Amino acid sequence: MYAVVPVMSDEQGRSSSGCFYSDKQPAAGAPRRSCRWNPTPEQIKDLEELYRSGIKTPTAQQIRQVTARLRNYGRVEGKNVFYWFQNHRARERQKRRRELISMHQSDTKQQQQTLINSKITSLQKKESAGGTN
Amino acid sequence: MYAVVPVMSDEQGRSSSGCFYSDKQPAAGAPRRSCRWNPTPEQIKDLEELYRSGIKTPTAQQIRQVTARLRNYGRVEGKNVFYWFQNHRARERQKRRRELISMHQSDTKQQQQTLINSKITSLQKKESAGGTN
DNA sequence: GCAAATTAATGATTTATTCAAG
DNA sequence: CTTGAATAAATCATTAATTTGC
Repeated sequence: MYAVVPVMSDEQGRSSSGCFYSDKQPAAGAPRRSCRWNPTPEQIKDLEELYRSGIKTPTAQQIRQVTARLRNYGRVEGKNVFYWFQNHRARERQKRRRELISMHQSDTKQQQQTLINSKITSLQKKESAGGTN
Repeated sequence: MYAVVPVMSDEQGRSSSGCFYSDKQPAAGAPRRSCRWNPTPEQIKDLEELYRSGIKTPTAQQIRQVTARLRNYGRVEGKNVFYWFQNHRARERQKRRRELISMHQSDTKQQQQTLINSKITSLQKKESAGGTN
């Protein structure tokens, strides 16, 4: 329940929700109503990097900055960025939750991990000298 | 391709060239002199079918079951199955991502504005509205 | 046809993340 | 803030495909 209004209000009003020129939509007559934002690979890369570097729940100001930056790659609005972070957080959590569930439904993956680790440790015998790493 | 001789003492010296580990069976009859596991076509078929039918990240128990099942076709260990699913996931993702990139082929504009830390500063407005972390 | 040389696939390891429990 | 558990990403290393010269 975050207030998204200030994020979107500061933007230039151009193409607020119209689908005049979509990226790759086939303009074959039938105008698709649902023209939702589709991030380009560059935009995704940027967003993931920002997320990784610590921005998990961006403030309104950060959203404005990120949006401005992403616009170099293509059309994007503040609410897209806001929703992206929201969805990304949720999906990361889902992933973690799913792996917890699968952990409980059997004897824990740790067995497998242990098996692999034991292999590895038996391998490490030949641990080279002076492994500065 | 890689030198088998002691290639100088390279810093990292990834010298895990031999197959001293996992020498499962010398196999007097069949020339099983391979080091790493090589799935048979039947095993691959089974694995792909399982993957397609929804098993993406198998639990330890599932790995055991699948391994037992695949063993009807030839030698296989749990870690092989584990690695197979890991690699398959990763490489399916790669493929998917590559498709997306080639699909987009956006016209890589030059970046005029730089990083986010170029803080716009003028936008201080009332960003206190939401974004409580 | 056939191996040596080269390239493409892919199995196995290491490294960097993630969320959340302590 | 630190650590546990489990990847996914990146990388290494080996095997199969294939190319090439004979």
